[in-house]
Amino acid sequence: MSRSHSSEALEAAERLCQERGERLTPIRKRVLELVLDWDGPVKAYDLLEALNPEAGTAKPPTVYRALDFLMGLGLVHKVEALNAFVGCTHSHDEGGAELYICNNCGSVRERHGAAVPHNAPEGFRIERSVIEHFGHCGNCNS
Amino acid sequence: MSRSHSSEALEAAERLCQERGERLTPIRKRVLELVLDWDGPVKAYDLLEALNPEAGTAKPPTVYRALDFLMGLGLVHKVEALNAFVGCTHSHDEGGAELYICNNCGSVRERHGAAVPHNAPEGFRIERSVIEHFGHCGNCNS
DNA sequence: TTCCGATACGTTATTTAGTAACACTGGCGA
DNA sequence: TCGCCAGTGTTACTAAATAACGTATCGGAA
Repeated sequence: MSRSHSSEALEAAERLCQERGERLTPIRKRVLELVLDWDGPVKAYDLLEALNPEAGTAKPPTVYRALDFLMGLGLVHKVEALNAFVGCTHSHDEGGAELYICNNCGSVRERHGAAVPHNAPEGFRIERSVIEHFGHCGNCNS
Repeated sequence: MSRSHSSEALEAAERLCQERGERLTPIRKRVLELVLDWDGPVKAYDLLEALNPEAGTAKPPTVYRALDFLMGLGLVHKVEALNAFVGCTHSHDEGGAELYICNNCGSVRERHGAAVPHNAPEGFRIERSVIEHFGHCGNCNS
């Protein structure tokens, strides 16, 4: 898993915030950095720990607020089935990503513009979709 | 939401257990009943509460063990994004259901044999998929 | 019969996740 | 300079899930 998408993605984040009149504060930036550099999905409390040697006194709300903010911008996605978070290096299309998570190495691939499911119940209007596929990635496969 | 799928589904469960040499013990049966009769997805700790006036001393492991067992048989699904559980009245195809959850009334519709996503990364072998759509159902729509 | 192993359940305790509520601060506009 | 407000600090709590170990029950083997 690469560790160097971080800087490009951070710049993209800066730009995005500017566009939207949002502030990428030091804490938010640091959390984004950590998530992007992390090896696979990261738990909130692991972020907290990683944050603490630096920030000293970070507590759960600190990290959850930052994550909420970043998710709002589509810079971070939550892996619901893991209670964990992944950075989004793609252009944030809004409208949920489709995640492919390797059970072996923990790598996460993200796809957008997922195939729209045509078997929704009659009249059901989809507002948000959670699509997470678990298995083995090409590298870990046999 | 109907309250009477329960009995048919329970019989189906009995049969399934027999087939597989599994035991649908009183606790497991009661939990399944509760999940099936519940109005929408149910939280583990709500089950616990519902169980306690009867069973007296049910504790988290009790209900989680029952839920694990029932999920193993495909009789119950977990809604990952809600940390909640729904009963499965359909024939259990194994291989994950696709859930349509109404944000308004809490109703859950389940579809099987979901369209296989064809945009998986090269070489990725899917073992388990979590597919949850949130929105408004036909009844709650406008 | 007694003993054994397996499966389910009871029980205690702990870890992990997430949020509510309120206080403080620093910048920015009126 | 006043007051607002977004962001953060802080305390405390609720919710979700599991670890570890003890107990009971039952069916089969000795």
